[in-house]
Amino acid sequence: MGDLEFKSAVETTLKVIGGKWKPLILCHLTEGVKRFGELKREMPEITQKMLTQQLRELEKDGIIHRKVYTQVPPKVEYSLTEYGQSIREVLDVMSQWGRRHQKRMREMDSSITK
Amino acid sequence: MGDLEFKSAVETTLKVIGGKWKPLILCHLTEGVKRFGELKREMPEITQKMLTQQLRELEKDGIIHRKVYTQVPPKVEYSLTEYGQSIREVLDVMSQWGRRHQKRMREMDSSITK
DNA sequence: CGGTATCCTCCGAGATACTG
DNA sequence: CAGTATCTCGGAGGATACCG
Repeated sequence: MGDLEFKSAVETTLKVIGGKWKPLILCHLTEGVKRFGELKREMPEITQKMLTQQLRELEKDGIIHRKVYTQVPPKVEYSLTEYGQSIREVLDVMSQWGRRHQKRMREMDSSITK
Repeated sequence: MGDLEFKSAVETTLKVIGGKWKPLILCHLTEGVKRFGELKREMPEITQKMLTQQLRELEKDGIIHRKVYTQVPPKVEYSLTEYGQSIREVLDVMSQWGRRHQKRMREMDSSITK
């Protein structure tokens, strides 16, 4: 486990799905195909610039697909690629551990309060 | 999967083990108990300040244990707590996905070069 | 509607020096 | 040996305005 490959692989994963917005965006896209405005509405705190930027990076990494409808007004749909579906299990494990950790933190807080 | 809890749990995990240095530190500590200087030597690029800072945060989150030997010269040992052992599986999944992604990226590169 | 293009802010992280 | 204490800076991320 301590080998170099292991460590660099972990860092690769964090480069692709880490950061402030990507995990959230990916969670939303696991629900299905979404339009740009739809994603924006579901994440009110993200700026248009950041949403565009992060989506472009995920697209470059092959995780998501960007489908442009050439029409007026424009319509753009985002979805996980078949390959992109594979991060689901990573998100799942991270979510499970996070839930456990949240619970633990709450318990520690209340034991101090007592 | 798309529920609020799921998303916040993923973010919680990234807050605890994400960032530039924590995954690396944790990988090293999965190998066993390490002294401060030992970790520093194994990660030459990290500054003393960042190493200390990140270790403190991991300690606060209950992931690692800090054992101080009151002696001169000082000796401090770091190790995963029993609870901390549980991030192993998270790191494992992330590493597996990362390895897969690295391979995929290499293949895409070479298909362009051709 | 789904973006660019600029400009700006803030803080994560590095460099360096000092210390119990 | 294992740290603090400052100072500094780049770049991630935000605010705002404009565009096809």
